[in-house]
Amino acid sequence: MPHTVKRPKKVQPPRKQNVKKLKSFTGKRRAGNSSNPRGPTICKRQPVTRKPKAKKRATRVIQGRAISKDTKKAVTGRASKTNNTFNVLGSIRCTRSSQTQNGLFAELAGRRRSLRGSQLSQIVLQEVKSPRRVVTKKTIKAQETTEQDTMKNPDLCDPKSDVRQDEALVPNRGHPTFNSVSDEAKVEEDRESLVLNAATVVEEKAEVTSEMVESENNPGPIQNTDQPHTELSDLLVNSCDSTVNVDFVCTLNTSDLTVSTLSQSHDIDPQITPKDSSQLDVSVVSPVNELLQESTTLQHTPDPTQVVDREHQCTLDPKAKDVNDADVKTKDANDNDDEMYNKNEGALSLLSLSAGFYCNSLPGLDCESQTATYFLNKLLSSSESTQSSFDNESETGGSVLAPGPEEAGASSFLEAELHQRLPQVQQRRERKKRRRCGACVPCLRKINCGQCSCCLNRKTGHQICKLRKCVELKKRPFPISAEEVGHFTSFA
DNA sequence: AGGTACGTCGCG
DNA sequence: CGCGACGTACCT
Ligand SMILES: [Zn+2]
Ligand SMILES: [Zn+2]
Repeated sequence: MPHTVKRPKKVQPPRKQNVKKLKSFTGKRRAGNSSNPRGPTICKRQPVTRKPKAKKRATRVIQGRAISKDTKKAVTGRASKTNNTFNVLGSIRCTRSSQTQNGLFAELAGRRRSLRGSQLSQIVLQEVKSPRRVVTKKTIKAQETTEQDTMKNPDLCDPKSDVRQDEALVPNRGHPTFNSVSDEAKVEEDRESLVLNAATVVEEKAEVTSEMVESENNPGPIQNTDQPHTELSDLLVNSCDSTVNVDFVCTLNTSDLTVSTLSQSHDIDPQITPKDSSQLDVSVVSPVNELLQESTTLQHTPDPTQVVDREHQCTLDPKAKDVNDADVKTKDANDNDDEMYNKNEGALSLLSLSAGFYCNSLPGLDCESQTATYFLNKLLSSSESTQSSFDNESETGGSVLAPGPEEAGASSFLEAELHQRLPQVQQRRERKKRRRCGACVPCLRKINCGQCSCCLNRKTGHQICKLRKCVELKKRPFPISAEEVGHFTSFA
């Protein structure tokens, strides 16, 4: 009876009872994102027009406790047999709908719309039918199914899934990633054996690497023939491998050595074949590694003009900056939506790294102007611009963007533009919704705790479970504070 | 049409 | 700062 427990927490004064009807004509508090014009600080003290608690309770009962509604819909097996108790036990299978809604699908698949009409469900069905997995599917599909499998396959194939899911219902039990201790142990075991297998592969990989270093005219994936660079990038690749070891071992099992060897190249297609919950790590980290390698090679380009050129592209016409951005982005999206997203996903984890790199690689820019342009970028991208402002932000994780593509020369213009935009930004507090990063621990959590205030109050709260709240979204979406704005303005 | 969840507000 | 509420963007 959770709904009786929470009672004393915050009992609203009786004035709130039965005042919902007043809502339309009282100076009810308006959400900032309300499209309706907000009067200037409308009567702060107007009677709160909130739903009566009684109704709230009712909704809470409806809410149930453990899983989201959609998830509940998909409750199968035992749970469905014992009607009325499906919030207690059972293999809770998240429907595609709910998963997608929660971003579980989209986490690795880029824009959600790209999933529409995909063969995903078919793949899943196939895989469900035959535990033997289809390895022939392409990268993205495989990654999608990774997510999918972690949800569905264990459910149908793993007799322990019930236990696992049930464990997951109880918060703070077990590891955040592994929902049950036994499961974790098993996975650990699994992983160890895989590591052993991987060790040999890594050796081979090292051989290949050294070969690549030796062969100067190597037409291989590393495009740059510059010797020092090759060494450097190889070094970095190797350093990446230190992390790859763990994360790719899981893939080795089913996709042979192709992955590890391919990972030397840029256009790796880590054909991840889901195995168990540990795949979560793989699915997340693989793109990251991919990007790591990419970015390292990019970063250590012997000719820094390459970077500058890239920067320059966006700066040629500062006025067209937005258009440029959108252009590039849409092109990318059309071209390779998923890859793009993968990179961005990786960028999420590489943010600090790349940021630091950019700072170092752009000698013409001091840190201050870097941050300035960075913030300006944020401003611009988060302002009202109807086109893809949200994409800009969200696809970079919404937290830290790679510092702006502007050069010092354009700073004055940008400041001017900043001045123009600032009022708008301040006026329009409403911003495009960001999306969960999909990679943090809370994001990886699949099941609502059912006990936090958000879970208990979802109908009115409209908030995701606290334990599932993305850490990126918890951060200030707009790290530019008033004083920072002041700094900017004094900047000009 | 309906669900989920982000952004934002008022309040304590 | 956290909570509760609400508007609404985004998705199926
Ligand atoms: Zn919760
Ligand atoms: Zn997250």
